[in-house]
Amino acid sequence: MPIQLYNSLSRRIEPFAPLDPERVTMYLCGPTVYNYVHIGNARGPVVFDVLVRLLRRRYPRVVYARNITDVDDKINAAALETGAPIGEITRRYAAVYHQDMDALGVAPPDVEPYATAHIGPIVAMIQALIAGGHAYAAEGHVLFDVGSYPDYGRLSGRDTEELIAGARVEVAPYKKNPADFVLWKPSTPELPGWDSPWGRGRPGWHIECSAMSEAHLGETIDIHAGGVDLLFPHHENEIAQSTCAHGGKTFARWWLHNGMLTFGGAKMSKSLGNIEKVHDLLQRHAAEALRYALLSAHYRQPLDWSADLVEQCTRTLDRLYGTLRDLAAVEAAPALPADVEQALEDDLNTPAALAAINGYARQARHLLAQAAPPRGGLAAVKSALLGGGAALGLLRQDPEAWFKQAAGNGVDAAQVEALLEERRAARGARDFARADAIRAELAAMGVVIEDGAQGTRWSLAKG
RNA sequence: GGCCAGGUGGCAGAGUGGUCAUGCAGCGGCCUGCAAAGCCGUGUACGCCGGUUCGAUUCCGACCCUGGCCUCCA
Repeated sequence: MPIQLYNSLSRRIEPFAPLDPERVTMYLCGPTVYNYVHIGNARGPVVFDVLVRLLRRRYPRVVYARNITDVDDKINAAALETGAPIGEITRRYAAVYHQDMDALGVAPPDVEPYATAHIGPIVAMIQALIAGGHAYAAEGHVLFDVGSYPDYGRLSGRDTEELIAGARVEVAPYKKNPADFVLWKPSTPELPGWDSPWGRGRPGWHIECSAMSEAHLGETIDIHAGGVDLLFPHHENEIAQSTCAHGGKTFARWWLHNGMLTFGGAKMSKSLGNIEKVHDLLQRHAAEALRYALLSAHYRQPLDWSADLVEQCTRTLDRLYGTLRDLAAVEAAPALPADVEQALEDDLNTPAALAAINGYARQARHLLAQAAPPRGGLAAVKSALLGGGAALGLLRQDPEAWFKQAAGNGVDAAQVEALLEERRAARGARDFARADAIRAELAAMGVVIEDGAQGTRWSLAKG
């Protein structure tokens, strides 16, 4: 089955086929590094990580780029506010971003271009746009001339006339059209800037993605992804710039947009302040539960973030890892089941994929409940569990590690073992009062115990 | 106001013109010294009103409500 993907450009699901079957190209708009990212910012990287994994299974070569925006007025503002040099801020938060993504199980992209390392290509692209009559310099700025590109507004379903007439933003006097946007702007001496044909300045926001995409992936790419809030104006502008700079060539063949995370009834956003930083969530929750939560809804749907959601996902993972723990003695190599793959092929239907994975866990427990579980059957379901999990970037740790982890809990394993040994002795002597007292003591430490035929095992309660 | 998405059982969340999503929670049972875990069983779900149809949660129309974009934003 070909992979089916919803293309924002056509507003329908289309069978995916790369331009070059030997080399799939994909670009995801990355973060502006001036602060910690929140969990909403992580949704795209996580869901498109699942897509990249799928593409890599199907095509011999996938080149996946995810940029770092390290020149931006918000960064400048953060530098001014904190007194830290700009380079220090961008370095620090790029590093934090890498840590957060790594914790969420997001594989690094093949290419991670930095905007400041691509000033040359950016200037070159702006020059090409001016030469082609699609951009003009005015008062130290260079602006894209929206009127020069008839298809402007196609992606976002906007009418250029209306955009021009209904512009809410204050219109700079040097603009030909209110909808024209900045490609290059002048920098005062204290701001980061580079010499250019238009004086010392810095790039506008949209141009960097166009330039870096071209530099690393070529003029036409297969997939361009990002949050749906970037659809307009960011992606609309990217299309205009790239298409006009490349003589009308298609910029991106598939446009994929993930839905927003809401939190407390509104879109999670820094400006509203209703955010949950990944960095903070990792202090309170298992990283894998966060990833599971992000994959628990279809990527194009809105997802309402809540503590309860993470809680539910943690319980579900307890069950899945509990099953894997019971299968520890069974030898099995991961094998991706067809139903999981089919769910993912169907426009990345991760909830359906998770349902299928949970189905394998149910089968496994059903078998385990039998008096003499068939070895072959157990091996098959374990393979499916591990293979399906891997496709989603889940279930990749040792079950014991899952149960023994608890964010911020400094439990001494030796002490736990000592108490369990004491309790075992008490139970042997049928001193159940003492045994229960020890259990209560452990519970107070955040340790949950289970008595089984093979002895007592323990895990850390998760918040 | 314009343009997009949605409204599914206590909660989360897929999907479909006519038997089952799935997970979490609940309830009953089995097991257990007691728990926990697990197993078995368990729920008149599809915003409202019309229409099409033998039959609609699924298709069409109206209405109500919610979220997103239109400005920085994943």
